[in-house]
Amino acid sequence: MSEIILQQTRVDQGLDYYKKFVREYPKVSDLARASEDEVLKLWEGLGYYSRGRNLLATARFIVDHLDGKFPRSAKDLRELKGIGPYTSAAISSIANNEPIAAVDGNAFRVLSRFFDIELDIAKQSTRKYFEELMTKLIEGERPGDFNQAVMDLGASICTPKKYQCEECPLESGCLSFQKKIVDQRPVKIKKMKIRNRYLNFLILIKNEKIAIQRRDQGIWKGLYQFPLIESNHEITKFSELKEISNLELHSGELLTSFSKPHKLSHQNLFISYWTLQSADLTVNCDLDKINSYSFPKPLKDFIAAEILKINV
DNA sequence: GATCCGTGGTA
DNA sequence: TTACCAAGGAT
Repeated sequence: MSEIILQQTRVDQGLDYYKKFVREYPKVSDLARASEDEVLKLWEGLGYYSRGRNLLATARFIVDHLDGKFPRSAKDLRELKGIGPYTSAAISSIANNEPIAAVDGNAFRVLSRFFDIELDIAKQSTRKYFEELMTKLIEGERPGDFNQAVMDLGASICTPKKYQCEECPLESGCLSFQKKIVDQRPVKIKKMKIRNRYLNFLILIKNEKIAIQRRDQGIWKGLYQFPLIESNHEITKFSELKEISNLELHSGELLTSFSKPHKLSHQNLFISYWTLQSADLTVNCDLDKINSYSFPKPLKDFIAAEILKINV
């Protein structure tokens, strides 16, 4: 129960839930009889609710198909819903004295620092290396204590930030400490997360002139662009654009609209261009000077063709 | 292998 | 404000 609750969850956050669950369901058969609504109600606020559903499903499976007896080995535990490489090893080493390493986030951090391992722990393939390394380190008859000791060290002293090497019992043997690169371990290549943005540019035409504005922030700061309305989703209808904008677009007659996605390394742009006639906005740029301005590339690609269409 | 799932704490 | 992260697992 505790190993399931403590997946990706701190002890102080999960402790009360653990107490509730063992009080409500002292035996696996008690849990197996509970309804899913009941279990999820108890789980409420803890997050990762599939854990609660898998917990119940596994309790029922153990009662219905395993005669109420838990598997002993990590290999067999691994087959149960909600129990993966870490949890199976943790349970088996603690409850069954199986000499197998429970590699969690703490183990990655502690071992990568102690042995100065440069492997990227964000890669799934790295797990195997750490599992084999740490399993070799298990000696004696208390593999569960060894695993928990590594986790405790990582949770209390060898923490991600503000680690306290001077308090660490392993300081003298720690390669990262000797090299003064503790802050660089573990190596975790963070994948750039790509943001979606929805940009609606207004091409406002009035008396052979076109409205532009200058960006004052962001990656295009200082460059010129068409008046922009950014939305949190893709706008496909002009009426919707008028609704979400504070601008007085009602006086503008829609001539054409055009959409083109544009991929940057760090964001996907969904760009729509809306060409309006007789718009009631400040017009400050001669149409024939438009190419002399520094527009963002996604705009540049489009401007020439659009202007041609306007002139036609 | 990449992505999603949740809430709470921290720098 | 924001990113990062915490005793991971399923898809």
